[in-house]
Amino acid sequence: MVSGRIPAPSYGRVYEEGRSAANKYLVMYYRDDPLPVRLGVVTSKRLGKACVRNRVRRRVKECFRHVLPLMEPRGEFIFIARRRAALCTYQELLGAVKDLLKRMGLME
RNA sequence: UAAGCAGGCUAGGUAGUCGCGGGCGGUUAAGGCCGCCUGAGGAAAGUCCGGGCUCCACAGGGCAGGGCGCUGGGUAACUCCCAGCAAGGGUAACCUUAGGGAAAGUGCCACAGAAACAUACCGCCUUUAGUGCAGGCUCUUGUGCUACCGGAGGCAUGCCCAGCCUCUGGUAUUCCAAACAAGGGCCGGCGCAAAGGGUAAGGGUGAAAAGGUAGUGUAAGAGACUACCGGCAGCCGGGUGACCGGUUGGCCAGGCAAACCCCGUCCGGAGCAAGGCCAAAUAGAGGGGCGAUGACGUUGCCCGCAGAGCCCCUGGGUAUGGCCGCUUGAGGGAAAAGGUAACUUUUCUCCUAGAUAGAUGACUACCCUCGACAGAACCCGGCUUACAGGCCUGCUUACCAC
RNA sequence: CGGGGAGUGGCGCAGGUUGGCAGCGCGCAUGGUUUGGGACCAUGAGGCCGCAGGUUCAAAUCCUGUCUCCCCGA
Repeated sequence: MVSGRIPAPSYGRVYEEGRSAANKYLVMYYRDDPLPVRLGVVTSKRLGKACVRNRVRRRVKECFRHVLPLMEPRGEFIFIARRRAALCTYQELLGAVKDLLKRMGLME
């Protein structure tokens, strides 16, 4: 149940081997493997200052934590926040995460 | 009450649920699990200064370079803070100021203007010789007066003569005065152009023009002189001092040093990826260059110091290894004392993040003014910048009431 | 953490040293040339020199603060 983090060298592997989906708030990469769930959140400098980037990353992690019981707990997930994610509310962000997971077929 | 000035505080709250970092305790063979406590800011930001701390065979000298610049204090230190001085602004409370030196030197001051720091364009005055104009005085000559002899023209008409009128020539003729004309001399005046000298009042230009204003004075003028004001220097008095007040003297001095510079003063270098310990890997190998004639290092350079390794390339191993540094510190709060204050001293009391891809978010309920700027990364002191709203204190001005 | 550089017409740049005119090339507009287009020729528009404050008579230039971007080293 507890989601670990993805170590920095694995990011390139996820980008190359995983599948991706995107909407206007987030870009998601997913790589399937039998290991437990690991999560990475990318909040680039384009989003804003440190405070804004921290808030976006925490919200994405919270969203992921909420949807985790609804799906198969394995694989590596990377969420990249787009610029619009810095301005939206938590509810919009939660909808965006669910939308991406449904489109990837990982969640009902 | 309104407008304003100065300073300070705060940074949504309460309750519950889930989740995260750290510490402690319990439990488990271990992974882990459970409980309790604790968990971002006034700016954590920008990285602009100053320190602590760590390392550099030690920290020394000289040059270069850089910072600072009214005075006195505070501080570990500062470009910071406090108190004051001066200048400028504001009715005032109060605010702003990189505020040493321009008689050490160099440089710049566009355009305009005669001239931008030392001269003289116009102007004013004067001298010299010249020239022009009008005038005064004087001298000479002539005319003017009379007589005679002529000439020309007109009246004037066909011609001539006479007469008269006008103009004019010659001869003779005394004096004086007036008048007129011409010429010469002298005198002063006015003007013109030239040369020499005096002057810096005035004019115009400019951001800025030789202390300002008024008067005396003078050939014209001028601090040449006088009064007041401003600046400078000396002396006296006050103040630790910047400076202030008084008095005397003589007018010599444009601005820019956030232009070079001079003077005074300060600065060794690097930075927690500092630095130290441990572990793993066959972990070191090959080639080239420099080096006891001193490499590398110590500061950019030189001296001095120190001392045997150092640099580059090739192809590899391990790895985004672990631990310490890492949070108790120039620390916060209260009281007393000293000080105008910044601040200092003493006593009591409190412990309050230490992450390492980097911990704080979400939901529910209620309340209100509906919540800004924004996230620690070795640590402090400052500065600067960003910031919704709310609260408090003191003061100024205006109005009203007493 | 430390160091360096750049912001000037739409684009790329000079001018900054020694303060006084804001310029160059391409592009744009208009006219000419051509049957038409391109090229060429002529004319013109377009700038508060990133922002704010200061020094100075005067600031793109000097000083201070600030914002944005880029690069380098560990």
